[in-house]
Amino acid sequence: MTTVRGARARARIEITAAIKDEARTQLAAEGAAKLSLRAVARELGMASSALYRYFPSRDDLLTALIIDAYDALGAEAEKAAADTAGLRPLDRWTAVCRAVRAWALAHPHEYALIYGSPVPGYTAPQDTVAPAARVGLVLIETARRAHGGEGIALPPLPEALRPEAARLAADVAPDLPPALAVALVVAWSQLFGLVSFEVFGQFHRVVEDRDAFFAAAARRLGQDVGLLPRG
Amino acid sequence: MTTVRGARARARIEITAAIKDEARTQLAAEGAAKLSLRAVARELGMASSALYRYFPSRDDLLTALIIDAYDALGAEAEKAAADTAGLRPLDRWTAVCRAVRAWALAHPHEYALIYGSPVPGYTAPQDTVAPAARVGLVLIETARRAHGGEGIALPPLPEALRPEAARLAADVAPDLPPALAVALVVAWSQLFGLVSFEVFGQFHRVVEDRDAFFAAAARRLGQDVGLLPRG
DNA sequence: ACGAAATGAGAGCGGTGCTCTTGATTCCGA
DNA sequence: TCGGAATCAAGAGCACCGCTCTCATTTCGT
Repeated sequence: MTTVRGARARARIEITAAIKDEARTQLAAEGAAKLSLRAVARELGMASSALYRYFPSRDDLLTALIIDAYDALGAEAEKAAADTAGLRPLDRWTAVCRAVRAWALAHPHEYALIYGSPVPGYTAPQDTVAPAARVGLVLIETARRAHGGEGIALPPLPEALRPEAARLAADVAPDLPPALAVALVVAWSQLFGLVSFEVFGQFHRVVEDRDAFFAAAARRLGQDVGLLPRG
Repeated sequence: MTTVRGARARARIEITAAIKDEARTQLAAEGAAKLSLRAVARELGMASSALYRYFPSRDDLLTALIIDAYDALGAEAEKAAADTAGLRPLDRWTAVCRAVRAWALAHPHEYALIYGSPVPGYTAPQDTVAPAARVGLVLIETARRAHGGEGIALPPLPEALRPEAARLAADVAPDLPPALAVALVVAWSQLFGLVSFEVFGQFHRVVEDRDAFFAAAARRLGQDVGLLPRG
């Protein structure tokens, strides 16, 4: 359906990619705040006004970068899950967590773009919701596999959370018990709490051996969603 | 020591406060990205150049707002702890967590300023580290009180984390067992993971009954640092 | 009372996002 | 094939930004 019709369409695709590449370079170098359309255009040897043929506004460019960042992080998580397909659930879980952390540390500004303050507008554009869900889906899948065999022991839900838990489970993973669905969402947010604190410098002069710290915390996270240390 | 010497010094204090107030207003309305020194000066009826007599740069103004935000949040946490002095440790813990979340939801842009992407520079100015630690200290204190009576049962630390745990405990709370110190730092980051996901919209169309969800998650967090449901 | 320091206002520099117009190029259907 | 329509690059320009410099005024300490 999106067949390239001619030289013009081909050029458009290439130029769009070149703009995003250059923008990503500037993002990695200076952060989202200092990303400037004029500087991108300058680096690409084109007039700044021409750039608006490809991205209607700076926010649209940033949104494209956000989607790419979500996709890149999601791909890393999926790759980690695939590479550890034969391992025990808890080891797969920690592998996925490690992959998320490694990507975040390698691309701090892109990470900040997606898990820091939402800079463009207050509500995320619709196009970002699907890519944003990829890491969460990997975590769910990892837990689902573990749950396939025998049931996982989780502490009972407090009374007040029962309706929300049922609704949440129906939405994100209908075949999972509500208590597990809740635990997964909690662990999901806590994983990014750990990563964000490290990337954003909150652990400065607090945690030194961050590899060991994260490994232990991620393992605990996995146990909190019912993954057992052995067997 | 910082006695007001005359009308001039008094005016300087008042104007500095007025600038910060107006800046905070714009921050709350539009976010840090759209905070403009010129707009602040315009609103205050002064020349934009005059504003530089009070804050050498935009980043310095933001830094002042960051410190104030840390202090405001820290005060809320301390107040919650003080107001629940007689309650059981786990209830105190959840009260502190609730206070943090409530402040964050009430001041999303200020929260983003301190726990979102670090916008001014890459490393936080020295003046921000003490205010930034206040919430953490409240959490530590809450756990310390609980620990006063009998020892808290915590799962043993993995071998690889022992040295870091010992160092960390010596740094943040010498009288606490290393396992508890680690658990506290983990819970600290996870608390802000929960709050950040809610404030930054990651729970959009995922978690609906966020009050109940957060209450349960915060309670679990307290249990993870060894606070018992009853007793 | 007077010199020094602090303060305010204005002009101006280089940068930004974005719009509008103009002219050239490419596409596509009659 | 050819001519209208769509697309595109470029330049000028607007309003805004952070920040600096200069210069007049005001306040302070001695």
